[in-house]
Amino acid sequence: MVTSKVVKVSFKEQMLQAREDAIIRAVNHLLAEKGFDAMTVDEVAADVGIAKASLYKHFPSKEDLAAAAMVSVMRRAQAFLLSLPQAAAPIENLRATVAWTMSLKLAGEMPSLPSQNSSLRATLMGNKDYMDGLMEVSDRLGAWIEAAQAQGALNPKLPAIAVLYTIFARACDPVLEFLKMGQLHTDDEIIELVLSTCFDGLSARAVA
Amino acid sequence: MVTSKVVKVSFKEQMLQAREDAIIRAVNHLLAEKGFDAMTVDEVAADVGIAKASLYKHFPSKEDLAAAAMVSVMRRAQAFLLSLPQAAAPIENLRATVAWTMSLKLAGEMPSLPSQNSSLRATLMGNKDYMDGLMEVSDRLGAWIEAAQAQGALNPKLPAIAVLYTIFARACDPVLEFLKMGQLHTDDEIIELVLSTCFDGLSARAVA
DNA sequence: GTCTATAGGAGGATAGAC
DNA sequence: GTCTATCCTCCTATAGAC
Repeated sequence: MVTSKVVKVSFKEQMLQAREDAIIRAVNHLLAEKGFDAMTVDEVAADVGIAKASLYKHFPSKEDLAAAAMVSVMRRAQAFLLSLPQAAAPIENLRATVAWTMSLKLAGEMPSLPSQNSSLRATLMGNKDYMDGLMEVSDRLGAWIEAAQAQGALNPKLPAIAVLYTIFARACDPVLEFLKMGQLHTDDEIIELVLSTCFDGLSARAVA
Repeated sequence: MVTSKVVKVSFKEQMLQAREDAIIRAVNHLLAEKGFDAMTVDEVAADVGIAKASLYKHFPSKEDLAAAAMVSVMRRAQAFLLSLPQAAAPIENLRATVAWTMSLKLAGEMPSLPSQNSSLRATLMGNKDYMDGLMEVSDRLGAWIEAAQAQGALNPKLPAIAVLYTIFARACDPVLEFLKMGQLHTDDEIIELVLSTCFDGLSARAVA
């Protein structure tokens, strides 16, 4: 009796979780494809295959849908950072992180949010899961940045925060989409190219 | 009689032109501040001080308003490019162009458009003035890029088109706004910083 | 060409039955 | 929690008088 009840509840919760995962996946793709403003809640509902009103039982607003997608991406980022060899050179882990970010974007799985929308900003900043994830990711990258600067691998004259912003900005770099549209390069080539301009710059470098 | 009529028409046209200039200025600021989606035609009309219906006598749609703003910016860019010393080193002119672009953005005069909006894209691509301006700017920058690569000032391994995109992308680089929000740097310092990461990269450079 | 007033429609959010 | 049906606000665009 007790066991049966426990199993039932667990099953229900699994179904609920699975549905919310499906919702977040759909939101993620739509945000990556069209951006927050162009994405409609009707589309999300249609993609998931449920009624719009049902969506609102899971998430109280469109902003919260986007926030859930961002939390999901942040979790994936945290998992990726943990998968990197902690003993490796910090600069290599930073490069790997940027490459991972860009591959996510090229795969159409990087949600793009307008940085100006205030109600969205408020929802994001009020979301503890998101803020916690953002902080942890920032701290980990920040540590690598400072270590790489101390080792002389990263330019020590740059403020660490500027480096961090520059790395984050690769997640919404329009150069990626433009190069992809041109169809002259594979995704891997595009990543290599932008990775090069990001870390080595546009100017020629003296031969090592 | 004839003279009087000519003068009258010219005056009328001047007033018309002045009003359209005022409209474009308002659109420019609003686009820079809030972006295309968040900008409403009512706001534009209120800023200019005319009725919304009057706006639509000048421009047939919201998309055309944005296009007019882009044409205006493109003209300013062309004028700036022409003002540069044609005899200077190409790489210096490219750096100056990037700096000018970023200063425009920091001054709140760089309209930001969503790259995904299809109806807006269609309007822009159907606007001859805009496309002509874009082509001329691209050609001029492209020539400098190839010259700089031939001189060994720019990394010759990078496709010129990728360099061009990277330069254009500074017009919508979120790193600028983030650094500005941080209030730790003046606008000039921010420009110097991002100029450095753009051309010299994040990695340390060998001492010259 | 300027205005007031309004059409027309998209889209976020909810009511209420089941 | 899921559905259908609907509300309601906001915004683009236009009608029609002057």
